[in-house]
Amino acid sequence: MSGGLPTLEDVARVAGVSRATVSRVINGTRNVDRQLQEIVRAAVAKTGYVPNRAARSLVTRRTGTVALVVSGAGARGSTENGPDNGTDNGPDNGTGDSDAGPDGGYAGHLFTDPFFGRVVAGVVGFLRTRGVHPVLILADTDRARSDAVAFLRQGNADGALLVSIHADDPLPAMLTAVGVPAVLFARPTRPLPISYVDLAHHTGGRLAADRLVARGCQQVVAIAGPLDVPAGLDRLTGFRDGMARHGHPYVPMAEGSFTQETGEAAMARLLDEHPTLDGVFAANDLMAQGALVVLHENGRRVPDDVAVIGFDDSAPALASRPQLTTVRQPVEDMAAEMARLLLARIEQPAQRPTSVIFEPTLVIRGSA
Amino acid sequence: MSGGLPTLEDVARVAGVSRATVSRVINGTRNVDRQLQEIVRAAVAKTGYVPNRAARSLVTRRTGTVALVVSGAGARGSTENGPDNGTDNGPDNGTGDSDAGPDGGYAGHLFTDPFFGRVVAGVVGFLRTRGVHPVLILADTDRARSDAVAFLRQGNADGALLVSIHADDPLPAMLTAVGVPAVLFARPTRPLPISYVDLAHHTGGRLAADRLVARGCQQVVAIAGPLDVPAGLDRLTGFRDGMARHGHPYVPMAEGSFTQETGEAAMARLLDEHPTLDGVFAANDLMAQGALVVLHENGRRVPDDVAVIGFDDSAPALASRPQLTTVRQPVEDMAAEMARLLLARIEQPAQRPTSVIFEPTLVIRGSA
DNA sequence: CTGAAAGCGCTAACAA
DNA sequence: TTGTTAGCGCTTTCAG
Repeated sequence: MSGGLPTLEDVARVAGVSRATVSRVINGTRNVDRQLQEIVRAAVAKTGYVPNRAARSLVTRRTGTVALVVSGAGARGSTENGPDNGTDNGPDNGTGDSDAGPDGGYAGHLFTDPFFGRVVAGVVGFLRTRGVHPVLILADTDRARSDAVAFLRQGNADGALLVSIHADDPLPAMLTAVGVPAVLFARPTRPLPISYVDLAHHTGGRLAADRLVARGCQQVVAIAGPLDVPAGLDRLTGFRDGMARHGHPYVPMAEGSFTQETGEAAMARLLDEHPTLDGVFAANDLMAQGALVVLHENGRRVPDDVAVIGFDDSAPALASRPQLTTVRQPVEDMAAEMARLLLARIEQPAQRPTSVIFEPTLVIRGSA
Repeated sequence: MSGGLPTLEDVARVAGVSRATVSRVINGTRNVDRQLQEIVRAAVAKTGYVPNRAARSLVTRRTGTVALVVSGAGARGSTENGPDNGTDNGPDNGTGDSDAGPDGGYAGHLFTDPFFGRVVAGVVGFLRTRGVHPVLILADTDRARSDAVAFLRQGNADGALLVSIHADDPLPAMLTAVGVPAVLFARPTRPLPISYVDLAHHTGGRLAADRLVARGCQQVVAIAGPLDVPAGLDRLTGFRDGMARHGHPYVPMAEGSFTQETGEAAMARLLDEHPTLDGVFAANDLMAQGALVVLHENGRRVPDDVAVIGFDDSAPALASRPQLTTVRQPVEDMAAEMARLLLARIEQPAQRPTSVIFEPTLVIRGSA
């Protein structure tokens, strides 16, 4: 205890045994005399010993942490408006030095996206019971991406949970190339020998179509997400397939980028082009929320005049009035499963990649 | 390169120098012949060498990561409604095993709080330029808290950024007790020799009062946050002081818990008790959003009939209609400063604790 | 300016 | 069952 923390050696001395025995007690505890175990534990308590993880990692080649990598820039499943846009009246910002990195805007407000919070909740919820901790990495530039790879290769984490933000993320390929265990949230754009979890987006779109038709909507429109990301495209095609199946081959569409703002713009345009519309499917809740606002401003009542269905079932779905009928994506469960897959893979690196596809469900509230 | 990664030894051999020289080049690079530097760098590139962090940490006693600890259970500055409440119609949840730990509900949806996202953004934004990564730790139970302390003591991270969620969090004291460098977001409830960043909440309340009075409001009410947390109390007293200073000694109040739901309830009650009210101050944006909903349902126009001011300037402020006039808390800047203080403290553990108080600003939008 | 050598604290054969 | 002994890969005196 002279300056530094007690070491195995110290504990061994106090307990009157060898380092190896103490080590055995602290870890597996297999094949150690009951009596000695007690003695060792007492010595551990007395000395206040905690194992030094660096030393342990050095020999076990395990860190007990995984990287949670948010990769790619721009929007994804949903991205809220940053809180510091539209600051019409900002005297002065206090004393803080706004050291926010190259993009200036504090990581593009990616982290305030409700989707991100749900992923974190799911990941942390699962990992904590395993004594594993996630280290957060933002890989939104080429530089950041290779830093992330280096980070993993240095053995700072045993594997990576990857949430890709945009269409062609090179990171999954980079990771598999260097043999880092990794699992993706959402299928990779290009086929890759890598595990992932995903949602049956197509089915989700169909659920929305079924609901709108069941309500008797005659003229429905769609506010799509970015069509270059699978989630955006699949939700739309699923919806269109569903409508077609019910005898509505044509569904007018406006593309948004998963933000409330673009949802508003899309709604305004659709309303202008199709004044008699009576049903709207938005590819995520944020855009649905935007649609609600515009509909309200135009004197349309929801759901009486126009029925609205969102996607995700995230916070905005409950914050809206009326609350959103929406296609639920069980993000927390998916994230937990992603973590489970990663831990399994770290345990058995040789095993083949796995994919787990979750089924969406329709959550009926007030808007449809 | 046989199975494992190349080591310093490998690089040294390729470069024809000693390990020590390679080490010098890779680190400080001081006092090494230019020529040799080149040679070594070439060897590094050729071998694809990356330093093993465990080995390095073992001797330097540094990890290059810090813990971002979210401590305490329940609500804080703001907590959105969980996305999976009110699921009226949930067929089945897919294939995932909902392994969410003891609380079942995936960490109490703490992570979907917009406040949390902003803290993360600020922290990551600052740390990334320093090559430091945050590891996320949820310390919402006594067990989790001592695990967190153990984690830090094991040398898994060089220090801790602590965001306390409720009033009497024992973690700050635990951390200082074992000598782990730490910085808090928000002043500790009990005086402690520990650094922190905070907002001048009182001033923020005053700004709101000034605005409401300037608009000519005659009967204002307050929707307070939990009064047992400093932020909740200070915002209210600041507001009341401000009103008193303008000749309004009495301000009716209803207490909420920083959620939209409690904001709605509080607004309903205040409206009932004071039908002629014409101004509302809510201690955060989420509650203000709730107030807006109730006001609207009761046929009051905002801001014509009733002016509403929120607090935080987080995402909901922009999502609301009208958008919220609100007291801005520069969370990202504050979080970045928190990270800066921590790094400084890690560098110089002997230095005295510091506190940095940020000034709030009024952001004027549509609601007041 | 460079190399040799001594550990950092731990785990894991290998003996006993 | 327990102890002894090598290292894991790196930094860092200390000589040269």
